[in-house]
Amino acid sequence: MTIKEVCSKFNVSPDTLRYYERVGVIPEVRRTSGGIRDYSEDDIKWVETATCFRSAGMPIDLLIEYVKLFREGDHTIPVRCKLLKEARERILAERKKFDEALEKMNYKIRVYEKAVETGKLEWDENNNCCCCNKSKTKE
Amino acid sequence: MTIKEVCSKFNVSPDTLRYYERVGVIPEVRRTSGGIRDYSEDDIKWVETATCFRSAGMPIDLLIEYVKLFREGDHTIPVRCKLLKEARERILAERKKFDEALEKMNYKIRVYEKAVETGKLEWDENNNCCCCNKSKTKE
DNA sequence: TATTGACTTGGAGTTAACTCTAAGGTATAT
DNA sequence: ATATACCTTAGAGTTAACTCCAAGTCAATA
Repeated sequence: MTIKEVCSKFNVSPDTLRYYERVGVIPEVRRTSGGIRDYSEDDIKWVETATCFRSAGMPIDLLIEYVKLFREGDHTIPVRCKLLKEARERILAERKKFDEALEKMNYKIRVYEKAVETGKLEWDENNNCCCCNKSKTKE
Repeated sequence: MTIKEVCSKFNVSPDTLRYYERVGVIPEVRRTSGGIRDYSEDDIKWVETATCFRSAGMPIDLLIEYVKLFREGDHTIPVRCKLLKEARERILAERKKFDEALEKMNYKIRVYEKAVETGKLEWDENNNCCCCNKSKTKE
């Protein structure tokens, strides 16, 4: 598979894929005799994992570390496992923050929608909000 | 409330708070006669919202836009509502990616843990994984 | 065979979001 | 009154993760 095909499959740029390979986010990709990248099944799976983990905010350092450990062989499995577990904890913590933000947003949207409907802004008594305290806008 | 207290309340640096104010992520903060920031209830709520939305990955531009609209008055409520709804969609999409990554991670961790236990690596038939195809490591 | 378009590398440039520095002002304890 | 710790601003510097560029190579087409 050419770099272009992999790019459109995972929606990343060729520069990004070459960068990932250069810094070690994915192992070296197979080449044609002419030196052009020809992604194997395995190469593609590495790209899939890398882009998936990246889009969940896993930093590049960790991915590089993971690939490094993988290349050292099966004796690094416990370390890899630990690395993944720590990454999982971080992502779970992140997701919690997302949920908090979503809750805040939902509340504001609900109040705003009602305001658009009824013409007046009404915040909950003990949940009034920085953007507009108790139906009275600042200034 | 002093900048320091606000910082420890929301776990951000003074530089960050001053930066937020400077670029308009939060409105101008009240000052003492000496020119030192003295955060009001409302100021603190803005900080809370800003840090909450930021930690869910909402970009600074949007927060600035939101504050700008807020300061223009109640007639911008429909626009603010639209802005928040779009932000919500983006965060929901992000969260979905998090969940995909978590699923991938959980699978790998499960296989690795079993490998540590039993001494051999076994990936699912049609779910084998770039890091180790079918219990055979590359290289 | 010549052109065209995509590929290669190494290295420089960009962007968002801070983070730090310098030079000085404020406030409280001795 | 002076030392100490914290505050102020304007502006420069940093970091992660790309993204772009120049100069050249490869591959398919006219």
